[in-house]
Amino acid sequence: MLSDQELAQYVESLVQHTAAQGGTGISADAVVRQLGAQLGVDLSPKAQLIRSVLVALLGPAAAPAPDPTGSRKDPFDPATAAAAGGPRAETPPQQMHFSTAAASSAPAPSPAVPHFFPQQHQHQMQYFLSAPQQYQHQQQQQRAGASPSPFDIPASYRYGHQPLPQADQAQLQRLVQLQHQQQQLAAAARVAAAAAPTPGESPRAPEPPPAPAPAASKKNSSASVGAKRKGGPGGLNKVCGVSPELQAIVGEPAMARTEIVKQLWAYIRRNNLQDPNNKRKIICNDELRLVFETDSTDMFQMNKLLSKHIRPLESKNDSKPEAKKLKPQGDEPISSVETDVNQLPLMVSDALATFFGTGEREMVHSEAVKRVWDHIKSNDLEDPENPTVILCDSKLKQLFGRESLTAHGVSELLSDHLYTQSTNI
DNA sequence: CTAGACAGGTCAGGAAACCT
DNA sequence: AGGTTTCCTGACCTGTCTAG
Repeated sequence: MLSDQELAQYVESLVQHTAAQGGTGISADAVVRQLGAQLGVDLSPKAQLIRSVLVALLGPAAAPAPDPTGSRKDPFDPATAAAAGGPRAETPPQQMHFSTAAASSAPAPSPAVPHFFPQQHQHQMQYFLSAPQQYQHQQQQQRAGASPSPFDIPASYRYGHQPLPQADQAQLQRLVQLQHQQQQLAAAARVAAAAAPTPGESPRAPEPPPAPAPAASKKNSSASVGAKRKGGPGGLNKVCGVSPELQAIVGEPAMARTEIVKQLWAYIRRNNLQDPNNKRKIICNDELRLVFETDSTDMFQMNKLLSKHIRPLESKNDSKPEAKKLKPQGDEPISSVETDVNQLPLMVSDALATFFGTGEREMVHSEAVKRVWDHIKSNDLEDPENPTVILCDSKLKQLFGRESLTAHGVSELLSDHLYTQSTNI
């Protein structure tokens, strides 16, 4: 079963691939044949749709000057339509020939893959960038053997042991942008697919549920996008950034919220962290304690606590950033700001620097907490009678100036030893 | 009267226990 | 067996209000 939307995306990928290979043009007929062979289905009934997608991608379009950023919205710029040799209305759909110049003029985005991507996955990443839908399709086919994701980032970066180099940050951002562009292009193709309702003749290819063609009674514009919000890339399925503490548990730097919750529950079961008497209760181990900042929680509170460790990948600088959310009554601190601060490297006090003994003078708060816990753990400093109490050894005494502290207090006390540059001065 | 702007409501997935 | 409980974000839908 291949939906029109998926087909549109496959067509888009093929066009990009052709352009990337140096191809100068492509016909709807060729697309029907190539894609049909590739997918193992007869796409001739879909020729009309394919033509519409090609028109949307290359037809009344092409860029005047290649966008230095490699943005692929260029093909939609009407300025170069003529130059690109757009299709003529009289030509039979299948034989229409579309120049891929537009697609190639906006150079097929093959940005440098950040070096932290394992060598063996660089090719995969390039493949993904040039043909995301095909790549995803291939991945689904190979689902059985769970090979490591090409997006895996070495643990040293993931857990903040090592700051991500500036250049890589920029590249990572670029990758996110590219993915966003892919989505936009796919959305455009979707619109084209929806707008290709077969002028006179019946589409005769309504496979699954007989597409309610007479649904023209519907509203209009926005209604036509009635692809139903069902597991799309947005909303709950939006990939969000994961805090270093949570990464240690779920294992990925970016996941959909639903996936994070799933992985978290898997971790809880794996480590037998549910209270046997009340399975709703979660008993935190060291890693979980870093995330939830408590010794135990329940499954309902868990989601709330989790939200502190999940944040959008892209900054909301565009569109309608604060339109809705913004109700800063001034009373409560804005948590997003708070969590952002948690991600900033802070200045380390002399005492703390001495405690670490590594000479590091900058550190993310969470990393400092983690290291202190490592010390507590490795020196067995938890009170055997009450694990929530930490019995300070000489080093901890020197750092915190007390004989004991609560597990809760570690993070709080560390705050006294970490400060921003501005507060330092 | 129509079109646009805006606000508020709904729904989506995921977990496990408990109640009917 | 099925509904309810908790919590999150954002797309989408519906209803209301305002301006032209």
